[in-house]
Amino acid sequence: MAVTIREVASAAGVSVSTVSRAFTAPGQVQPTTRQRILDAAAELGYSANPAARSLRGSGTGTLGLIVPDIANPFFPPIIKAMQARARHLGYTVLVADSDEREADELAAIAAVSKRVDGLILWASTLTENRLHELAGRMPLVVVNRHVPGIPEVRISLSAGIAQAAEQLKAYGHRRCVFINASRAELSRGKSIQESFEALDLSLSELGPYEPRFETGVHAATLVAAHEATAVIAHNDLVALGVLHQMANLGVSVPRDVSVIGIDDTLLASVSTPSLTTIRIDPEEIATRAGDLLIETIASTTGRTGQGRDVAAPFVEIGSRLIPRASTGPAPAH
Amino acid sequence: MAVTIREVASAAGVSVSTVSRAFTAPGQVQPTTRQRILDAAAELGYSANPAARSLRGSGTGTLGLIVPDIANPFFPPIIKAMQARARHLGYTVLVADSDEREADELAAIAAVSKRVDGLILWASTLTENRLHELAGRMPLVVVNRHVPGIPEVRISLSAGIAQAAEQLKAYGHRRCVFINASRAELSRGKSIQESFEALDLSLSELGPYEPRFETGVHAATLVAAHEATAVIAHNDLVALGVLHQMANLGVSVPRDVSVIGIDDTLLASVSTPSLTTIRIDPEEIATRAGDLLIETIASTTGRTGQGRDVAAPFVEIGSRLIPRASTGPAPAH
DNA sequence: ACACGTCATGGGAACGTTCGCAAACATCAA
DNA sequence: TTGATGTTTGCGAACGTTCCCATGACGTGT
Repeated sequence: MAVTIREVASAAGVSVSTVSRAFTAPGQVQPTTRQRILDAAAELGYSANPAARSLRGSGTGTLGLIVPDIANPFFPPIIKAMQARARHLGYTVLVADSDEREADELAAIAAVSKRVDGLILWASTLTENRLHELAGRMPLVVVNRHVPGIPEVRISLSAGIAQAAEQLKAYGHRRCVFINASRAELSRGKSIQESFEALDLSLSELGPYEPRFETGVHAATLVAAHEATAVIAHNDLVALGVLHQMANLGVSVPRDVSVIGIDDTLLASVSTPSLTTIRIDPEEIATRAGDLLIETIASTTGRTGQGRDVAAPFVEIGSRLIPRASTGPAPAH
Repeated sequence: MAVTIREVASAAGVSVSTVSRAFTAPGQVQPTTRQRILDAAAELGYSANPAARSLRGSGTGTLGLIVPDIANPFFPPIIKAMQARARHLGYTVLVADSDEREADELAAIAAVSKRVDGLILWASTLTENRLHELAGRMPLVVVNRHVPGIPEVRISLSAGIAQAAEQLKAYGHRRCVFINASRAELSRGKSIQESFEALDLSLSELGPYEPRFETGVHAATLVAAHEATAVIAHNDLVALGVLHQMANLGVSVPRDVSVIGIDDTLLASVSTPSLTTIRIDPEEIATRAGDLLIETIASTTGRTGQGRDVAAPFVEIGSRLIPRASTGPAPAH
């Protein structure tokens, strides 16, 4: 039904091999011949069948990306950016989500693993052993997870948090609250605690809760009890819950209380008041993670062994404060 | 490197064909033999290579979904739901976005078309001719677009809009404004106009603008000039812009003005005040569109001709009002 | 003029699977 | 017992591509 390489070959008056080379190794075929082939291909509407191509062993041309939750507004911009980057490099991206459950993550991996050349696992719930086993079978990059020997993209919030602490300090805040809603053992709290301590700001930690809007609603009622004038939330969604409840309580943001989110999702820019937040650039993370995976793929296909003994590469992604309308001077007490 | 069907065959002491059948046509192989094969496969960690499988002609087991913008919060829940549905039916979903530009849409289609058994095109920017041509080459379902002869999922806002009009009427509103921010010629406005007229509500249309937050901000300043007490926006994002600007202007929502969005994205449920909006169930639309595509695929592979003359199926998805805090009684004038 | 590398091209096996065909065997009615 | 029928299995071609190897054609240095 579809037009194959053979038809292009006979149309251009060359052999199948030459057509193949015209596409995959342009330098190896004479320019005039190549042009003739390209013309014939265009006329017939030919494009290579990826299934056949990958069967012969040259990879699938697809990257796998498994995120905790596609519907979490943090991820779509990252997915979008990675798609764009990948397309630019001749790859397609296959996305799936794990719902932060090991069983679902395994199912997702099973569904995509045979169709991709490599996998990016975001905040994987898998054990180290399983991850190592998987990394032995295919190129792997982990994000938001540290496993010795596996290439990694690390997101560092410290720069953004330091800027947030600085801003609050400059605005005269003394007592702050952090709403911890992280599921992972490695909470964002530690880094925050350090930054605030360094500036002599008192920080109480609430939680851990689930990372939901209602968490913010609930936590907002506790802020007054801590005599805090600033709140930093686990993410934008939780921060919006705080904003919501503050409005209900008649507490003005930012006049009475300042609120800071994390992630700079769409939510932050369209809330009322708009939300000061800590941004992690989705394009940067998509680009770096994608490139790292492609690199890993290249190095795996190159040598026979995967060189497990050499140090696995890692890249660190920074963050920065996006000041908006939810932070301001501390109220005079 | 990976374990193939041949190894499973020799491990189970049967031929390659029998292993193949054990997976694809369980009824055709004797239960005891089948069990032996399954055990061997499990032990060896075998799973079929999709590339080889699709090469022989039995489809790729993948569905393509092309949406205008992955980062638009309306789509992620739909994508997620479709993934879940597809996985349940043994399919994988490959998502790409068109950025609402024809060139990008064509690029996206080119990138995925060879990897999928069929395509769902959301709000396609392609001409009817191109769509027909594409539909001749592969199973196709369009959403939010009407093309005679092509299977279609239609989203009907009329039920939700009628409910919205009812609510506003009951609350005593008389003059309303609709913010049109649709790019397509077929705006949501016509349906709205009709519903409001039917209830004797005056409706002024603003725009058309771009569907952005700033559009809402801008349009909010025009509402007073129309002496309107209720605003219905093209989508939640625009409605949030209205909410934002109303707060800036010192206009209270819903005391002075009621605001209604469309789509029921995450934005609507977490705004302050929470946004009354018209919901289109993402799961329903994902399920119906996915099922329709699979049906189309099945009917195409079945007969040789695609039966273009028979009426293309279409399914209609309803909508309903989700009342929240942004609507309330009209102010006494 | 000769051997020799270089370059462009063609031939054909191989990738892992499915599927049409036929063989082997069992079952059953006449 | 025999032929017909049905069930289970095996054989081998085919899917569309890549890539190793072979084959000429063409300089180039001796």
